[in-house]
Formats: sequence, C-alpha cells, structure tokens
Amino acid sequence: MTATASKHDVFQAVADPTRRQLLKLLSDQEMPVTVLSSHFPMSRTAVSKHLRILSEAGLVKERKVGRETRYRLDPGPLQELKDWYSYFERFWENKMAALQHFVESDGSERFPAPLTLVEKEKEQD
Amino acid sequence: MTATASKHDVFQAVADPTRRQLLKLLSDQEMPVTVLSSHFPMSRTAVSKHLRILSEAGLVKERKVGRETRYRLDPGPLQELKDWYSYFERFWENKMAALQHFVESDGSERFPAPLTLVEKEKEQD
DNA sequence: ATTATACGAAACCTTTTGGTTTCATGTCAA
DNA sequence: TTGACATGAAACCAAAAGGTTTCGTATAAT
Repeated sequence: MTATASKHDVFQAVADPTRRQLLKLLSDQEMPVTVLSSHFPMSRTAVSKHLRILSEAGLVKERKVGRETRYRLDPGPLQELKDWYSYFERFWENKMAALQHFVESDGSERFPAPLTLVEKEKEQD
Repeated sequence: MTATASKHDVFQAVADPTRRQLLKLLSDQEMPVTVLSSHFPMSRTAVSKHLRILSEAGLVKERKVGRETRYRLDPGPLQELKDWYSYFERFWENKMAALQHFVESDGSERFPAPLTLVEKEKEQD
C-alpha cells in the first residue's frame, strides 16, 4: 500500500547532499529551477536532474506556471525514513544494556549453521 | 563535535537495501560475516564490503573472536538521520496549510534575482 | 516579428558503486 | 602438522551516478 517505491526510493533520493539541500530550500516555498540552481555550484541541468530524482521519489511536486516549472516539497514519503529509523530506537535505548550483555555473555551457540564455536573465546575487544 | 562524518556518511550508508538489512540482522545480536552473508544472494566478500561501509559510517562495531570477526550494531549515528528528517516534520504537519497558501497566493515577487514574474499565472495544477 | 528566458531531452564523459574471483594469512580441529 | 574454516585485500568489471554541453521548444517581453 501507499506504493511509495516507483523507481527511486526515498533512502536513495535523500542520500545525496545536493538533494537534501534542495528539499530544505523548497521547504520554505515553491521555486522554479533557475532560482534553485543559483544556490549550487553546478549547472541548471544538473539541478534539474536532481529534481527529477526527488520527484520520482515523490518528495517534490511540480507545476507549470507560464514558462517556468515550480517545485514544491512533499514531505510525505519521508515517513518511510521515519518508520525505518523508529525500528532502531529501542536499540538506541538499550544500548548500554546491549553492551553489557555483549561483554558478559560469550555469545556462542546461538548462530545457525556454519558455526562450531564452543570455544572459550579469548575476548579481545 | 561528535565527528560522525569520516569517509561515509550515514545517509549514504543507509541508502543501500542490503546494508539496511544488515543493520536489522545485527540489531538482534552480534554476528560474524559468514552468518550474515548466508542471508544474501551475493558473495561473502561483497557482504564484507558492505560491512566496511557501515563501519566507516560508525553504524557497526567489530571485534575479533578467534578466527572470526563479529559485527554488532551501533545505532548512534542514526541520530543524524532523525535530526534531519525531524526538521521536516513541521511541514508534514502543516501540509494542508501549505497547500492552502500555495493555492491562494500567486507566489510571485518573492524570488531573488532572475524572476520578472508579475503575471497572472494561469494556474494549471 | 524578433529576441530573450526557462526548461527538459539527449548525447557524452568520468567517477563511484556494487559485485566477482583469486589469493594470503591467521586460527581451529584432527 | 596437516587440512579446513573465516576473513580481508587486491585486481578487475559492468552498471549507475553525477556532471557537462548542446539543442529544441514553449512562453514572455520588446
């Protein structure tokens, strides 16, 4: 459901610093390509391609106004990022406990197949 | 401070689906490379390289135990992800309001330099 | 009508990425 | 001590990413 993934997923879209900055710029208000590209050291065409990737990830919407194309932010798909992150929040909380466990236990005889480890494990961490 | 960015930043590390899955696998407990790689259709060496990238982003820690190297999750750097997207949460909330504004105003005479737009803007969105 | 602006598409190039196979080394088991 | 296991490093490769320049087309301004 929600079918966010078309060609570019949010994680990949957001991986590039230029695209992250584009999103920030657009969070204020909609802007045409030329204005956006004036904030970057690269060509307008390059920025345009970044915008396309953001668009494919659903993070921006476009509308034509006269001869310009204005882009605006759609933060919706960022929810996926949030959801993913939230899975790890519990480990963030348990970080100390986990470390504790990690030091105390020998961690062996828990792995599936190719492990024969029933050794003493000279700890060296 | 905190100097999270070494060579690979978190955004890039997390952009790859294989690496995201690795993090999930490691959230349970520490695991050696061979065990981890058994969950993927690629070679052990490939997984090993993914682990290196995660390590450079600070997302996993390693320790040698006998002849194996065990990796475990360090969710710490994920905070950066959270900080980033939380910036957009207010826009997420205000989405309707923003849209409203977007429809009502003509959006012109706000852009810096190269805009002469003082036209009526035949809305077509 | 003519010129300038805004933009995307196309072709092209270089670097990075994600993978593979092979090899060397260290550690464990018999 | 001999052989199997675990792993990283190296060399290599194809495809994707991130850019650039050039071009065509639509819209606006004069």
